[in-house]
Amino acid sequence: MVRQIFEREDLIPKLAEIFRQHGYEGASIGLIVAETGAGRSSLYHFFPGGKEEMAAAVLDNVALWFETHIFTPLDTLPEAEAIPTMIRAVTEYFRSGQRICLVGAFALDRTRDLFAERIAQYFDRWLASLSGCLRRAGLPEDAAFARAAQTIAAIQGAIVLTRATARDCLFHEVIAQIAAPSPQLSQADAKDSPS
Amino acid sequence: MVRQIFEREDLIPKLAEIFRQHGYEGASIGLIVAETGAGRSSLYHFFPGGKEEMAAAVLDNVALWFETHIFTPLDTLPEAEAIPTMIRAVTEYFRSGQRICLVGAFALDRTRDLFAERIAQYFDRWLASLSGCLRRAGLPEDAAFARAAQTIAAIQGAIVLTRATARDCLFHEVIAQIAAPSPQLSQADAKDSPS
DNA sequence: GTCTATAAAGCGATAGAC
DNA sequence: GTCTATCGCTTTATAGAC
Repeated sequence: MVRQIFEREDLIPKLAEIFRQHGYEGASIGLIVAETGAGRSSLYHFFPGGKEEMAAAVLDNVALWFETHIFTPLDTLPEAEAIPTMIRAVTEYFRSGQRICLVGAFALDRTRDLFAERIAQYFDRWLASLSGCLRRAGLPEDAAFARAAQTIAAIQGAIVLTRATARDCLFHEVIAQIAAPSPQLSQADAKDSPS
Repeated sequence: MVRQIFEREDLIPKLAEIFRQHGYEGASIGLIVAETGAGRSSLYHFFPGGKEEMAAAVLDNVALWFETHIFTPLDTLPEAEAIPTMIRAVTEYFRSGQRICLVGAFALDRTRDLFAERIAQYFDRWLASLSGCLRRAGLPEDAAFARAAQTIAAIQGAIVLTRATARDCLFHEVIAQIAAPSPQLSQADAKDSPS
């Protein structure tokens, strides 16, 4: 086994993928050693706090990625571009639902208690940026927040549905509908409910 | 510590709650012994296959509950009642998003591979019942399936969002919007897009 | 059907050499 | 910064008495 020399920053994406695939509890140090190719001592050298520090670093790294590629565009791009940009970015990032959202997954069991602030911060930031964007697009505040929640829930739920059924067409099915909100539904209405 | 005499069926709801709170990997036998109050040997007596058999039994029990309280009503109730009935049932069952969906949570990590058939079956059954109901309500087949996927994703995503932010108002916010589908959105359209 | 005791492996984390 | 070796504890699972 050839052992390389690592930098902390190079380890984080590998750690992220391991936590994504196995969950926090399922990602044992032994597994992490095997999958990263890094030695036990190297890992504890870079992350003296052990597994918890590794996961925290991963969550911070995820938050930074979303800040750059999702939240800031939502805050600054013209409304017409912002949401399609977000849809494209999350579709690629989550690999059409075959790659999970680590933050969402950590939220579901006791792991949440370890990283509660980071997890809440991630979703609150997303909700704020998206509803701000919808607000600028002309929706009243209540409706903007409601649709932001609906949209983020749709993305998270689409991941669950896709992973559960192993069919990523379901991801695209759900995502397609959030990209095309009420205006499109009026067409269905025109056909189905003439009243 | 007073030790009771258990029956297998009485253990299953307790096991379900433990798996929900800790995840499959996080739910150790020691924890299960402590939380159920059952002895180690009793557990292996009822579930010779160990933890995997416990989780399988829990998943079967969940599937049965949904069959009775969600899927069969969707298949048999008049369309106007079926979906509000489902909304009420899932809102109570998932405690407004503070209690997770075990099947959805298991789908997110490697645990999925252990129970892949049961997990896929649960969501496929839900999708089939709900889209059948929407079909009877007058939606064309494609639209019915798409809205079924959207609705189930919304429920799953609402749970993630609620657990992540510890605010169950988000659950109700998301659920309220699926309870009011195209017919109601046409009202919004009447206001917002006179074209 | 439940008890106590224990085997055998895996766990997170550390020590000390280089 | 990485190595090997190991500590102390927890894990799943089983054995045998009652």
